[in-house]
Amino acid sequence: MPELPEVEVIKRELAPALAGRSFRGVTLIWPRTVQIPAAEDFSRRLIGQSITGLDRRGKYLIFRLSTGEALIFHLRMSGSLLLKAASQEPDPHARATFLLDDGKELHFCDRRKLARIWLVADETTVVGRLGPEPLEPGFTAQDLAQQLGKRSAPIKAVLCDQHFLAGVGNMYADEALFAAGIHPLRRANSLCWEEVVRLHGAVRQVLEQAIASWGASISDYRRPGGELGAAQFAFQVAHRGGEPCPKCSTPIQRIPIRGRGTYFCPRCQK
DNA sequence: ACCACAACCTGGCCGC
DNA sequence: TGCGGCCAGGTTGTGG
Repeated sequence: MPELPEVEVIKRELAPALAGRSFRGVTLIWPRTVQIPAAEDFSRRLIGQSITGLDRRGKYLIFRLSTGEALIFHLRMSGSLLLKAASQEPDPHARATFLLDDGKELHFCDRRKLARIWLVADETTVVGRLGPEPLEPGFTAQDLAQQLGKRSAPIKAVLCDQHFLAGVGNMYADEALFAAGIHPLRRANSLCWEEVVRLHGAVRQVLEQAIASWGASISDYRRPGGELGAAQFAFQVAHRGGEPCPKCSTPIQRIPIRGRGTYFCPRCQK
């Protein structure tokens, strides 16, 4: 499932191929994948525009366009962006294809039809309410401690709240809490300063390490060339229910928190 | 302001 | 082997 590291890898790998390219054609195979604007306006407004650069905000991938508009993608659970040679057959889950002026084609694929695309003049209408970027230097342990103090929900749920912190999802929340030795059901405002410092460092370290491993291919995630990521091999607890904890060999537990599968070591995480 | 839960979706998996 | 139903989980919308 694409979270911050996966979207960052996609951005880094697509940027050199897409910068300066323009859109020659758009095919909406499943039009509802476009959230804004209406399908007929989408193609008309996009064709002819060139891409000035790529950016990421949380789990959103932002294409900056020559008119100042932004083409924004969210991959949700099962989305991918594949860069193909010209006239390659789209796979059965392709929801939209974008023909570029160099003959290459970008395929927006999404098995579960939850992923979305926006074309907007003002990107803040889409990404404006997101919390801070965890890898930005401005995200400090002091800020984290202050914000956590306002929240009584389980720390796992708060870490996954995109309005609280942008880009951390189910997998990396579990990994960060294990690295920090914090039980996922702890109330956010119950963490002491030392625990917040450990968590702050753990979130960054887990995300950086996953980016360096090209993201985690737990289910549908693919890099733009179709390759898998390798970050899942470094997972300590995420999606490892029943396996021995890498630190103490206690079996990893799986419990639901807010309806999301949560993996943790009941001995190492207090 | 914060918390909880349903809805959106498909395909893999389970039990019978 | 087949089939019905459950489950995965990010986000939005609704209601408390």
